[in-house]
Amino acid sequence: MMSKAATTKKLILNKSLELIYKNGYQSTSIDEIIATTNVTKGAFFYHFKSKEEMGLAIINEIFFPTVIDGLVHPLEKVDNIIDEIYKMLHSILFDHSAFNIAYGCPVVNLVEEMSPVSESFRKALSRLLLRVQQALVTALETAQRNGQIRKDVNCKRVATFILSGYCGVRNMGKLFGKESYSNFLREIKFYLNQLK
Amino acid sequence: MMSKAATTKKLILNKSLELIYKNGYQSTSIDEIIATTNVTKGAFFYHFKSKEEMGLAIINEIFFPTVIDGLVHPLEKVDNIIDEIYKMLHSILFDHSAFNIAYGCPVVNLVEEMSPVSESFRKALSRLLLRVQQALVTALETAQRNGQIRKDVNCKRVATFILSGYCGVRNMGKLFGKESYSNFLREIKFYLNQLK
DNA sequence: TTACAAACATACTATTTAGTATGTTGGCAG
DNA sequence: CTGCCAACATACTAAATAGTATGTTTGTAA
Repeated sequence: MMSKAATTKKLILNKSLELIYKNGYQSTSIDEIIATTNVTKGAFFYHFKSKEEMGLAIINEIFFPTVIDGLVHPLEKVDNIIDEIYKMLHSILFDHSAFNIAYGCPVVNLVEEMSPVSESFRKALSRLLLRVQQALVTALETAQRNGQIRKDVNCKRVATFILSGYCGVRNMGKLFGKESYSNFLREIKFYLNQLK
Repeated sequence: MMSKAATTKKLILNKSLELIYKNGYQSTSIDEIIATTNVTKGAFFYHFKSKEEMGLAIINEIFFPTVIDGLVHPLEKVDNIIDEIYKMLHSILFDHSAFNIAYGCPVVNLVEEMSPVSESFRKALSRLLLRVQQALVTALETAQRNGQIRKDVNCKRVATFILSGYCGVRNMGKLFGKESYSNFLREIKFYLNQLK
């Protein structure tokens, strides 16, 4: 059972994330957050000493666990990595109901918006993305040792490439919708199969 | 020779773009723009009836010509498309001195930030990106007719994939710097060569 | 030259912003 | 029970914000 205070904090974080997902971090005001949560300003600033602290809490307390559970762990024990990466991309692009194509991916959005203007955000987000990249690299290297991937493949480069594609297609989707996603998926599948 | 008024307008647009590139559109205030340009508020609102109109003018009067001249036209008459696309990506990522890795690409940034929150921006930006995509598709199709690309390649999908990769690596670069760019370039080269 | 509109300048406003100061309440250790 | 502090609530502030109202200047057509 979660304490009342912890519940309030979670409520603030979740609603804030929702608003930030739709409007961006800098355009989401604390007044708007407290209005939609029915939490008072006093409560907000009791839990977070500043807006920035709240933003960083979203990264560390929501993004991190979600990404670790949803991407990093699933990549750890899998026998057919190539197929699994494709499936994961497909599933994250199409199946996740929390996502809205028009709004893209909350993590990617925050990288875009905040990493150039705040070193704290950049560091927190780069830790997160590094974690995902590392998980991909490790998985690919294992597959390489098992002979599922050619020996001359540079796993780190492949990981960067996959991540880039994912970030980018979230952007394209904002303009052109689902079609971007399926086009991307078809080509990444082709690319991934060439690694075998 | 440009009229004085046209010069002022250009000055506003160029400086605004600079500020938006660094801080984002919504976080760039008109007060900041007129401070750094030494243009008065009266002049600003004489040339643009609102901040949004100025933002759209950046897309239509700066992005469009730049992209048409720098990407669309170069793609029109070229004999080795695969190599040319790679060279263009390399050059746009590494050679262009107006770009700063930490800030990404101004067009991509604006897509990320504004297309979810403003239909006018979304439309203007989607026209722009569609133009680039179409140029890629046409070039690829020509190459396909000339036998430089396999017949079973879906040119539109490839174009989407390349664009996605570009958008995405601009994002990755914000976190990890140049290394993302070179990693991306190596893999896209591999991908492109598989189309032959 | 002079009229007059285009091109700018200045001063203002209503709202929104993050953050603060100063309260009040509710639960539970002693 | 009671004192005390975590957990909230309310009222405020100074700065920033997009935009407006009302000017003045400047080029140029007649």
